[in-house]
Amino acid sequence: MPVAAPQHRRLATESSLLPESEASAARGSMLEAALRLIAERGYGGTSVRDIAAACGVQPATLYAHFPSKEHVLAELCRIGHDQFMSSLREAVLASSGDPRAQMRAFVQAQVQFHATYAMLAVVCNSELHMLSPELGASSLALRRNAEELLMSIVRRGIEQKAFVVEHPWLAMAYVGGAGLRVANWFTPDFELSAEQVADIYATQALRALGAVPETAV
Amino acid sequence: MPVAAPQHRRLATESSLLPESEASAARGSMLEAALRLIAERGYGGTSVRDIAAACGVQPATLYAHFPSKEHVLAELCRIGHDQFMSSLREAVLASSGDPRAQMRAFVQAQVQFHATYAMLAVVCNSELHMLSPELGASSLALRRNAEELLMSIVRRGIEQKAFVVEHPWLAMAYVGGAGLRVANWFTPDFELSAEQVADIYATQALRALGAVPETAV
Amino acid sequence: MPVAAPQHRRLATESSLLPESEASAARGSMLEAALRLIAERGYGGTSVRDIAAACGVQPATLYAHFPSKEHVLAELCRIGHDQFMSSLREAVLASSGDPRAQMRAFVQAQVQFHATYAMLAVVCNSELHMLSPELGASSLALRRNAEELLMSIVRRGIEQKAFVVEHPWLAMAYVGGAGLRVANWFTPDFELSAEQVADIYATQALRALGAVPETAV
Amino acid sequence: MPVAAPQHRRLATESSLLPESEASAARGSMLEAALRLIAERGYGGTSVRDIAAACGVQPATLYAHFPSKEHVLAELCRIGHDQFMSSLREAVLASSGDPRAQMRAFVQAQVQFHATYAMLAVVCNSELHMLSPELGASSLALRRNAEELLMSIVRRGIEQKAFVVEHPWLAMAYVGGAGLRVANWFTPDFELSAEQVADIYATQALRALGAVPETAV
DNA sequence: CATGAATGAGATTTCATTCAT
DNA sequence: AATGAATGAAATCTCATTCAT
Repeated sequence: MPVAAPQHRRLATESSLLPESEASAARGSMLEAALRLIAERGYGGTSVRDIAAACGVQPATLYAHFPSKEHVLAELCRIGHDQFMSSLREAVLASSGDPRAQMRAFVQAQVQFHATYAMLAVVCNSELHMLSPELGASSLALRRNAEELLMSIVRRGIEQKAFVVEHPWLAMAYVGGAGLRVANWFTPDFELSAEQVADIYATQALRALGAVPETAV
Repeated sequence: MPVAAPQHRRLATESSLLPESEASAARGSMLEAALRLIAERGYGGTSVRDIAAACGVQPATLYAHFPSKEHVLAELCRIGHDQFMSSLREAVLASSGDPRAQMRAFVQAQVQFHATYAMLAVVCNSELHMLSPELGASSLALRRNAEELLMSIVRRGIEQKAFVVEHPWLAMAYVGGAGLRVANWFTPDFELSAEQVADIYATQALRALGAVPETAV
Repeated sequence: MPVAAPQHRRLATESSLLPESEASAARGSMLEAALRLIAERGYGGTSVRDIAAACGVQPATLYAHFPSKEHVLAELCRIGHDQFMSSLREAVLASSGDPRAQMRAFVQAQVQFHATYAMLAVVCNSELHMLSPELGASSLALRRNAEELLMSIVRRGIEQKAFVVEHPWLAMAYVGGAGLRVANWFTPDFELSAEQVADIYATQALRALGAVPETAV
Repeated sequence: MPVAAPQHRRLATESSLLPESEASAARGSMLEAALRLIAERGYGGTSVRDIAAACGVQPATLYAHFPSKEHVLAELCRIGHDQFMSSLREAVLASSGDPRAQMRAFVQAQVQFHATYAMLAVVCNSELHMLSPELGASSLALRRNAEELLMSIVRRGIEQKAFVVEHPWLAMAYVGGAGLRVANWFTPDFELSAEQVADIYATQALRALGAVPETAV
């Protein structure tokens, strides 16, 4: 059995991977340090001093790159949600028009993101609500977007009799919720790769939705 | 469709329900105030002054009832995990020996708990890791216990060919993770009752596990 | 010649007298320390640390008595303007209805206040504008009140042909402005007492207003 | 009646006029920005960043033109006092030897300066004491000079029986103090011009000094 | 049981200034 | 002449906690 049993930490990975690094080196290293610390200790439990110390600079130096501590978190959330959405978009667009295929693509993309960028995903999922409405708005909008996309796939699947569910919204919440948690336990050391986990999760999701698996999905 | 779309708050309910009130009135009101505030703003975002103010007492008064702020959170976690475990135990014990029935009982109990005590569940799920190892140990043990119970049911189901899954641990993680998220969106105002949601979630879980539904579960 | 020549300090006195001390001892000593420091170095040049150190307490202790540094200044301004206004009111009410007598009473009261509470007057005159509109509003209202009182006396004096001035508002500004400056140079060590200075200033004011001095004022 | 009632701002004008511009354009615009900001918010309330931002440059750029923030204020004070002194000198020299004429000339020059360069005058009057003794010394010397000049005129007037005052120094303080305040309320929009105000103030000053007005002054 | 006052540590943020470029 | 990045010090204020009453 993998080492994913409940632990004191709220995530298992040590990898503070960040996508797209168009930013300056200093900015990037600050974001990475903040990511690691906030993922581990939470936004409130991470001080500007901690982040600065992890970068080897003075606290004041952070303020040359970010207007406030809150903006650092906001930037992490923005990066995370951007990456998540573009993964989803790409995956769903690349799939056929069949709701089963779309659902498989969605879940695979979701799980792969939450496994690959586990630390970032934990921060996005657990700390977004710490942002003021203004700073959190754009990330929240993307998140709502993703949910609506999933909901649409569920609804189309029901209409086309591909899915048999009791309550469409609950079906969506079920599938979405299960994928979210992957970030909390996945590690690069896990016995399966992110793709393998994503595959299995997609299969489980389709089954949960009452999809007939053998019809060429 | 319910208003459970992603919001700025990290939970939807307003009900700060707490089980078992063997405690004094003062202690109880402090725990309830702390529960509400910590659920909303997080442990780090909630100050002793906030909690005291919400009870209409001075900060110093809290220390007549709890040795420290951390002990308040620990007590909330203890209460939550106790209630969760006793619900699970009762449900599984009351069910037949069939893994499908046990799984249904488990998921129903899990979902009912996360819906009924949504605020408490959010605190238990999101803030447990803020406790020092000593104070968090007992709650963590209960949590591990619950996971092992679920894992056993999955394993027995596989052995008895009741479930057909690709990877037992991932199956357990899938079912467990989906139920956990209920706390973040359930409200007493939701169009379905906690029982109804629990029923549907159980059905979805069994499907995800590849259980043959027609064998009277 | 007195030691009132321009100095580096912006006021000459060392006496940090404060009227009415209905407050607690701790609060009073904090106000007095703040008065002395703010008078000397200005609001911006005085830190909370400075004030706390002058009282022999920790900076945090100040916040048990005042919500913010700004509130300390606001309280000083309130005390000063209250005392000023009640002095003016009492003096003018005690005088006869003759505008000359009223003017003499006004100027005497104004000068006596600015001499007796020189430090407080300097703070009220020089730092009131550092307050946010909300916190400064009440003091500003009293100040406007005093100005309107002086203006009324000038106007009545003109109507009754007691004063002969070129421009009523400029006459008011002249008399009021001259009295204000007393706070910047008066010391208890000055060769004349506050009453004597007040008397002479009143005489000079009446002359500036073109009042015929010999008509029983 | 003019809108010169006590306001939240400590000066009424918006005109940040500066005399003599032998300096470079960059230097001049920095001085003007500093003048406006320091007049409004005080020296302590104005940061180097504020001044730089108001000029559209980086803070570091200021240090190519001034050795320190304090030197900026010192330069403003120097400019102000220079202009003030040369106005006074010119005015008094141009007047006849009669103390009344000299007094009228002095007050007119003083008031005209405080009206025309109101913003600069407020800074000179209110912020000079923020300078270190070394940097403030020259301005302070000029200020003392002006006071001694006024004192001399008063004394000569008394000796020549042109003025009848109770106390020479108080007479000087009275006249000087009244003129000083003009900077706090004068605006180019005022219903009278600076010259007109200066005329009226001179008349009021002479009356305050007990000067016999009919002897052709 | 409750409190008002105090505290030492530490929070976020701003400051004037420097320096290599 | 101007800048972007950095800094050490210090700003205001909040923190959890203690203690005599």
